[in-house]
Amino acid sequence: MLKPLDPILHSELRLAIMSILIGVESADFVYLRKQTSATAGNLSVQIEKLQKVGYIEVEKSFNGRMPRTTCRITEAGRAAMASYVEALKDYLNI
Amino acid sequence: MLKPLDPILHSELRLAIMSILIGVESADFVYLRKQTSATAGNLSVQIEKLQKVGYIEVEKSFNGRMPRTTCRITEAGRAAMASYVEALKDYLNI
DNA sequence: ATAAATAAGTTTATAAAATAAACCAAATCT
DNA sequence: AGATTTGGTTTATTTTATAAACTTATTTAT
Repeated sequence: MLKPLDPILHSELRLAIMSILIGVESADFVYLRKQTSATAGNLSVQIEKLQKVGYIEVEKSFNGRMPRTTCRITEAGRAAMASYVEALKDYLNI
Repeated sequence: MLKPLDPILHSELRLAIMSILIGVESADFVYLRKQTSATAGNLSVQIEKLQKVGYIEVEKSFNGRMPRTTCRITEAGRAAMASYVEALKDYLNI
């Protein structure tokens, strides 16, 4: 029987964000925007959702007076991704 | 760079339907409903969407006077699933 | 020095999707 | 005969994703 898919991760942009963050120490807003080619608004919203459930940590600092948003995946985020991947495999028959 | 994910397939219920149909000759509404535990309304709507894009064929017949909806995957559907799986792999790092 | 364009975001509005609730016709159970 | 269940569809509601508009600061060009 197919398991339910974590609705937070089952979203193209949020999955892309997590996929990028899983491979790096941290990534900032600008980098994520370039890699995903998402609009700033959409990226902002989805980062917030991932943070709210604790899958990523977000650090807002300033570079001079320019804002800088740095994201990194949490242990909970890694675990959620691992379960999501396992669940998806059944759907994809892989 | 991550490829866009087919929005028709990137939906839990539609993916479940396709995942089931890929492994059988055909499946009817009742069977799909049991396997997915979706509501009838939701299942009806999602079957229609998959049919509209040509990923499945739907045959509506009668068993006596009781309606019977039979679904089967098409070649286009198989191809779409294959591409979707390949695209997703990049997101999942597998 | 100042106006115009770009950068880094956030907030609000809109469009699209998923889901649920209501409904219908036929069959079955009491 | 009346109530319940089966196999759906249609319509309404909620949730989600996305885009558009806006803010503050920084460059770039004039």
